[in-house]
Parts: sequence; structure tokens; C-alpha cells
Amino acid sequence: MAARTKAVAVQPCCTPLRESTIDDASAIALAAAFAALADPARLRLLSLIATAPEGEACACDLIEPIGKSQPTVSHHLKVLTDAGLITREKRGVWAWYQANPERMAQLRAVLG
Amino acid sequence: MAARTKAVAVQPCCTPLRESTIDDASAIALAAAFAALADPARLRLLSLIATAPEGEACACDLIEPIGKSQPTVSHHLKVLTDAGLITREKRGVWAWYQANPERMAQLRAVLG
DNA sequence: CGAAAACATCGATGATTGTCAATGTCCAAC
DNA sequence: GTTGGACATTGACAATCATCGATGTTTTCG
Repeated sequence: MAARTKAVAVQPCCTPLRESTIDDASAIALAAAFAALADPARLRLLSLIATAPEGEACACDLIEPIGKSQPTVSHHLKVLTDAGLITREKRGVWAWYQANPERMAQLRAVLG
Repeated sequence: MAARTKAVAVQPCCTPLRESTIDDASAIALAAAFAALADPARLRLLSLIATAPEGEACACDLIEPIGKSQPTVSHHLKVLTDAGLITREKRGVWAWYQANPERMAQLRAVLG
């Protein structure tokens, strides 16, 4: 057991920061979500996946453009997945990732 | 001289992640912006400032609600300022902070 | 079965970050 | 000029994080 990575908080939904003062619990959950976006490699991964041909991208095609090692890319993909920004689907030997627009809309709403 | 804190990148503007693949320079600048949002105390500060009565909040009124020391709050306010999310105006002995909605709109657009 | 390929996990390491006590700077009032 | 108040800056420390090599797991193909 021991889920080493907190599959954290995919709930923080949607009340804009400017509308009412955010409480501490929401702030913690939201900060975790933004932390997933606070890395250049992860932003590029998210962008690569979101703009991929069929709406999904194979992990095998994400390593070279990022210019980091395979374990590092795998780590970043896990962070994005835990944050709810992308989803993973294993097909055969390959892992296919898709963007989660609803989740991005939630974060957008917070800044609204 | 020696600006100890990089007054970083207030430029990353606006092309949605899903529209075209983001280049590395933009990713770095954008990641810095999201990093400013990746802390619960800073999210609460931003929220407190954005919802303040006259659209501005005195630093003196921000310390107690955050529950951290004065230097720590000052540090977080500097991070938010460097990221362009808030602006600072010194009036007499007090520092008044205001939210920067345009900047928040930029980041929102990136997630759009 | 065995070998190879794709991806995840582990362990270690260097860098970054949040935090606070102490100190510095600027302004107002006496 | 001196005192006190409001913030900012410095220095130090513990915790978190990005990164990579090595290894583990799972699937496919002979």
C-alpha cells in the first residue's frame, strides 16, 4: 500500500477568487492544482497532449520533445494525472494520455 | 544592485495551451506565473486583496488572517507582485495592495 | 518458455522554497 | 533628534521537488 503520491484533491471547484474570500481548505486544494502547472515541462506536456491529432498522445511520443529522461517525463505525467488535468489509458504496451478540459475550466473559473 | 528576486516575466500572453504547442521560453515564463499561485497562503492573500472593500487592502490587515509571521506575509506579497498578480502602492507608512485583473485574465486565457 | 520493448517505480542527489527571528529602512509624531 | 510603528530584507534551516540511473512490471512476439 502506501500511496506514495497523494492522489490529491480534484474537487476545488469554481468560486472565483475575487468573489469571496477563499477558505483555507480550498486554498490548499487549489494550490496543489496550480502547482501541477508550475513547471515548464508539465506545461509543454499538457500542451502537447491537448493539441495532439486525435485528442490523445502516446507517452512514447512525448519523451523526445521534452528533452528529459523517460523516468522524468513519466513522473511529470503522473503529477498532471493526479491533479486531474489529464487522464491515462493503457492500451497494450502503450500509455495514451488525454487532456481534461473540464478540469482546466474549473481552474479558469477560479481566476475569473 | 543585484535584484535578488528575478522580477520575472510578466509577458506570457494568452495563446491557449490547447490551440498550439507552447514553446520552451513561454513555458518557463508561464510556469513562473502559475508557481505564484501554487501556495495556499498566496491564494488567500490574492483572494483577500481582490475582495477588499475599496479594491485595495493594507498589508497591516493581511497578516492576522493568514496566520503567518509578518516577514512571511511580506515575502508572499512580493512573490505575487513580481508575478504581476497584484500591485503595491506605498502611502505613508502603509503598503496598499491591489489585484491585477488583466494579469489574471491572461492566465485564464492560457487555460481556455 | 525467453527476449525485447514500453512504461512505472525506487533511491539518491542537488536545487528550490516556505518559514521565522533578527535586523534594516523609511515615515510620522512628539 | 529621538522614539515608535509599518514593512522589507537578510540569513539560516527544514521540507519539498526535479532529475536521473537502475530496476521492476507488464505486454507482445518468436
